[in-house]
Amino acid sequence: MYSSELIKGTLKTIILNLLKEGDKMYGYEITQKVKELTSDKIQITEGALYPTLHALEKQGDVITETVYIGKRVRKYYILTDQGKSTVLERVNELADFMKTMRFLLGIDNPILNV
Amino acid sequence: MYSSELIKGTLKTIILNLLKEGDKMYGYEITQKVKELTSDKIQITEGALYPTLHALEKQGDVITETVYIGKRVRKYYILTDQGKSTVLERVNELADFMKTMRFLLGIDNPILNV
DNA sequence: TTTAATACATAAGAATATTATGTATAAATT
DNA sequence: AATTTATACATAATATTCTTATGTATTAAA
Repeated sequence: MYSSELIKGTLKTIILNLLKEGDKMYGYEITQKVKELTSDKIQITEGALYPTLHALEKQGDVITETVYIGKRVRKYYILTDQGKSTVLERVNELADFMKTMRFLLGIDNPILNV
Repeated sequence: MYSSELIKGTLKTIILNLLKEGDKMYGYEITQKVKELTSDKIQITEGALYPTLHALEKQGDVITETVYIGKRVRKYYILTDQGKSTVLERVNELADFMKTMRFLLGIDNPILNV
């Protein structure tokens, strides 16, 4: 687990990128997928997840689709066209930022210790 | 310039790392050095800088040394032994986090586009 | 002489997370 | 059969960390 400060500011990017990769996803599924892909290193809490999803919907990057699994509700999130371009921007910006940070902190190129 | 969310959580690491690299530094000097090293991509604002420096002092990672240049005050920050081990932890954690993020977001190894 | 650069500091406000709490269904364990 | 865990949503109180604004003051440059 990483100290919480690090994750700050990357949550929207993580969520949008997951929606780009696969199909529609629902909130709980997103938390589990991130947990799995990062070997439990990043665990998105519900208090962070849902407000972020609502914000993404409000700003037009995703639309929702509510489905009932038996009696239980499930809310799928789907990337809009606007969302697709937002992902590209966000991921590129983060990649650039990480490159800058590696230089600034003198972190060796990761090819050496993958 | 990066969107402000990204820098969040990395400021302490940046400052501590600069103090590790060189000698003692003062606040304004730190902002200028970061600005220069990142080609203006990261500009630390004063409202973020000074409270962070005070926090680092409070938690024992740095000590200060006040010097007068003519009539103008200058406050130098020096890494303590505790601070030296904090830097190592922080930088390692950030390096690990960035590796995880590259994997999670499918960002190619930067050796390909340095 | 006025503006820009240097150099510190704090306060109000915004953004984004954590922790806690709440509701409810479905599956697994005791 | 009863209890716990997992699934699935949501919001409120709080904490952290930043931006933006404001304040003070000296020194250098236009």
